[in-house]
Amino acid sequence: MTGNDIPEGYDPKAFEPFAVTVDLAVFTVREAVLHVLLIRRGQAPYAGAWALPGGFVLPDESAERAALRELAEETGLSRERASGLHLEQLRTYSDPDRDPRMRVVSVAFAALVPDLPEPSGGGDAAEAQWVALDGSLRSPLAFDHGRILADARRRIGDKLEYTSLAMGFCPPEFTLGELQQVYETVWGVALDRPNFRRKVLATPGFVEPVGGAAQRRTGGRGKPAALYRAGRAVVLHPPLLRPVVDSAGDTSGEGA
Amino acid sequence: MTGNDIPEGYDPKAFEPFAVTVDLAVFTVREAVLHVLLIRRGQAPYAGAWALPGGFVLPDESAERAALRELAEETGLSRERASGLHLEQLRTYSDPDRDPRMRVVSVAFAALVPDLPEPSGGGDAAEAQWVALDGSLRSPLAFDHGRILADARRRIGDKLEYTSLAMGFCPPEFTLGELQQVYETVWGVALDRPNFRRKVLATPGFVEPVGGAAQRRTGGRGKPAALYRAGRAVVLHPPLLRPVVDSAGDTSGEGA
DNA sequence: GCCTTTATAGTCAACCTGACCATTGAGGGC
DNA sequence: GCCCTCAATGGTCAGGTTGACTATAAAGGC
Repeated sequence: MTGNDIPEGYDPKAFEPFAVTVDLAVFTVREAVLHVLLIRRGQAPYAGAWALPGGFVLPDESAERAALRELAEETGLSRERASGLHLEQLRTYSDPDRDPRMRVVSVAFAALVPDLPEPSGGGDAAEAQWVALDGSLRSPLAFDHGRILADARRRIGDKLEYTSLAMGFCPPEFTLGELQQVYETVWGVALDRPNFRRKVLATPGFVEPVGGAAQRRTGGRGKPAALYRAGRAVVLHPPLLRPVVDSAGDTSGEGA
Repeated sequence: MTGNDIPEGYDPKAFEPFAVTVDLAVFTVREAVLHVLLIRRGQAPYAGAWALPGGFVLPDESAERAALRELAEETGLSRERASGLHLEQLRTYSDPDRDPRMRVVSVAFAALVPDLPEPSGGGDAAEAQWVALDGSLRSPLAFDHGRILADARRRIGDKLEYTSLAMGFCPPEFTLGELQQVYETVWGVALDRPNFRRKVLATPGFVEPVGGAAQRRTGGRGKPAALYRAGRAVVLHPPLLRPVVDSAGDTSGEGA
């Protein structure tokens, strides 16, 4: 804030008090399908509908801290483990009537987790479930969560192009095949394997080969693949652009 | 929000009421220098310091609407004219102690305006001034506005690469030289003119030549330049990447 | 062993980029 | 009017990158 609209130490009557919450779009890639963590609502409004996990921002925490807390709760991970995950603010949703009960402003976050062995939450948040985003989800989400989810998904897809975000879906050590799988899943396109490999290896700081003689073979069927770790680069120069979808005769781009 | 933390229609004791404000980073390019609209604070805290314009979100409006209202007030433009400007949400700042007086959560926006003939506001917000971002601004901004401004500036620079954002700084009809000036000013680098021209004209939907026989000559010294209008494209494919700064031996990227 | 599968190496043409050089068409000075 | 300067515009060219493809290597299944 700043406004010179309100003179001294804020007259409490001069503004409406809002409830501030965080909503999380937590993604993972599982068996080549993008999944998001959703909870089934128990009570009205939108009883029975899927919703994004979230909760109130507490008096002494920032939205980022609240999001991290919720992420740990919802995934069943410890605070330390959760803080290693990729978590970024998406945007804030503030339509006056987005919640029928009262005025709620929500700061939305997007989070990426590797495919965890554990189903999801182990204790409190037993409601949380991974839901596949392959078109099988028919019912609309509660509140404006459908829009938030769509925005989050678009953002993730965009950021794969020019950041090392994709490795947020991967375990600490991974093969280039796994990394490529992430790109193909999120973008919904097939990529040429030799070209993907060349591009990734040619981008400085993107990945670095794991030392030792560690190769992966156990489960895999084909030739064992070399393991890589995330490099130091956060932004990719040059970016790894997704193939042009070229949706028939429309030379323009889409929404901002 | 969504949390199943709070049972029925929200117990008012269960959450802290926050004040919600918007803060605006309004940019323009003036004489090849990036400028931002700032106000001088009259009262404590931070009396005498520069601050971003902004104000409270009113009970019946969204943050976007509040930002548009403030933008119109601060620039002295009508609501209609202001709504033609580029205005986008940046992110939300919510540190518990970002405002010493009380808990204020602020949704920050970035706005772009062409170089207006009018100095800035004509009526109420006579305090607002365009301040050059050429390093001459010494004193730190009030609150966390210095950080907001830095974030906004970085975002603008980044989005110039892959969107048609730059034209938000240009009048409805402009020359390619003017457009290039925007890029050079925001990025702080010199670009090769023929190459810039080739790239812009080769990107579908970026710009379209203005009809008629309108050319610009009056003020200019050299050969008159052709006029262009913004094309339909919002995102650029492929992007117009800025030259690699290559800050000595650091192959990695910088912060997210 | 032979087949299937996946990783990895390499090739080649089309395209794009950055660095330049050349020409055009105004205005200014005299 | 003549020459000079300035900025716009039109080309060229080598090097790098991309996309499409072919070939080889190294596992596991049978």
